[in-house]
Amino acid sequence: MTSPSSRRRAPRGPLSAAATRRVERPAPLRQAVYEALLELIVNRTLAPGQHLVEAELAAHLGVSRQPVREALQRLQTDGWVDLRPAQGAFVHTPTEEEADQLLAVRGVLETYSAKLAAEHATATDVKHLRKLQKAGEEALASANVDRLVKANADLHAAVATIGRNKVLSEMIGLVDRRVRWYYTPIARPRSRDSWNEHADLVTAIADGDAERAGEVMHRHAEQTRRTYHDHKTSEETVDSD
Amino acid sequence: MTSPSSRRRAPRGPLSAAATRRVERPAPLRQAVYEALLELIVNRTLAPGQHLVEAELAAHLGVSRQPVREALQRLQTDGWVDLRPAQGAFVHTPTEEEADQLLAVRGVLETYSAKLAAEHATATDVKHLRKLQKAGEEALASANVDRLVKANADLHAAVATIGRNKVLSEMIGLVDRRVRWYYTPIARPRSRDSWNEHADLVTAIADGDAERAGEVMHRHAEQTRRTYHDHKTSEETVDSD
DNA sequence: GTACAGCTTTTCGTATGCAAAAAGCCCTGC
DNA sequence: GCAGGGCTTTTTGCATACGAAAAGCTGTAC
Repeated sequence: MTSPSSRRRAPRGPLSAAATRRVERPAPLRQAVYEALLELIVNRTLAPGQHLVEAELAAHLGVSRQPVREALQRLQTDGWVDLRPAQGAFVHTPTEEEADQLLAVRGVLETYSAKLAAEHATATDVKHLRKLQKAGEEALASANVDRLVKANADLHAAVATIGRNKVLSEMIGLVDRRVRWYYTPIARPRSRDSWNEHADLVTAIADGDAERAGEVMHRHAEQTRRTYHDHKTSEETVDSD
Repeated sequence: MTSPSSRRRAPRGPLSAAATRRVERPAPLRQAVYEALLELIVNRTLAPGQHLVEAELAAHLGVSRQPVREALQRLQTDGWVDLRPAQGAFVHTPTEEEADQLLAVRGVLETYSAKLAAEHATATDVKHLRKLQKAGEEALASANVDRLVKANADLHAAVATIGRNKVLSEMIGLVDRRVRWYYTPIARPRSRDSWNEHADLVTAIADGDAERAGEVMHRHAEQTRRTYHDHKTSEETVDSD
């Protein structure tokens, strides 16, 4: 099963690479597996509904079943896989209903996040936001979808961070990533409109206007939700976030 | 170490009992461990900051280290323990800051939950809420703290359920339980005021008035937060929820 | 030709074993 | 008397082993 070539941990890289990581982390191998599997799920290498066999994944990743199991369990609690009792892990298949519920929750959380950001933003924070906004505009101009998606995520994450509520930030991170997963395959970035709204948001935060920042984010979220529903009925490729 | 008496799963009961459980769960032992540990943490048998040694827990619960490990990992992702890289699990020690952030998030989520409940509540739902309200009043009269805490949790959970958003319900469940954990040791149920507010909430939901339900819940949450801060400064035993 | 029963295969769930890292302790040197 | 270094002990992290349950398949009976 597991290839005998990969015994123990894998310090395969050159020494320089090893040195850079030496100060970082001792050895959370299960987390590496978690991230690897999450990446495979998000980029659809592992399709929704697919049965994930522990031994296969272990062999593919060059580790034993144990870290794989632990990663799968965490993936379950984060909503990426379903762990059927005596049958193993299956990549979660999102339903329309669940996607809508997630979008709704995300909207609520992000609206609050925007308010907090407006209340707490420093000059440095605003500077950072404007930089991210600019990066988004550039990605928009380059028509690079991946860059656009990343710029979008970065901006929202930055707003959450500025809000200074770690609990909230983590939740938004989880919800956001799942929403994007459900949403990406059927969607092309809403682009222009979306980044205009982002600009309004940044301005409101820069002004310290919590009420307005909340409103802008709420509308932004509702717009996304509407776009999603429009797609649902028309089955065409539509905008995202 | 592990007592040899408890080998394998336990279909010890008579066939009738086995039949009733057969449809329920096959054998999620790790979940039983999760719940057992969570109970021990919540009721302070395992104190915040305490080092949890896998082997000890395993011996105490009569299982091997494996299910204990898996339970600990899930406890970490749910915020109950901190898993220091090569050092094991420690019961999470809540900080003032974190408690406040949790209270804030809970307020936002529950406010939205109340709105949804008002929009979706059926006559049966309202009936159920009134029953829980009544149970709360009775617990209040009996001055039984445990019953009061449970009645409170039940009512909030029921509101979340009525909202028909499972994602939201689960989140509220997690956040709520943690808030109560932080909160309970220093607090006695706020009782009278709290249940008056609950009554207003139920009425608003019964009227299908989402706006008002949201406002009431928001005030309810803010009141809790204020009470918490009052305690923080005065260090006296104060109200809860 | 189809349905059911029994067997085989696959895969999970749990237990155990082993090596490495961290913590604690003791001993030595100054 | 105190600080530092090395050894021992403890505990985690990963790997492997084994038993049980579920799924799938095959053969037989009707």
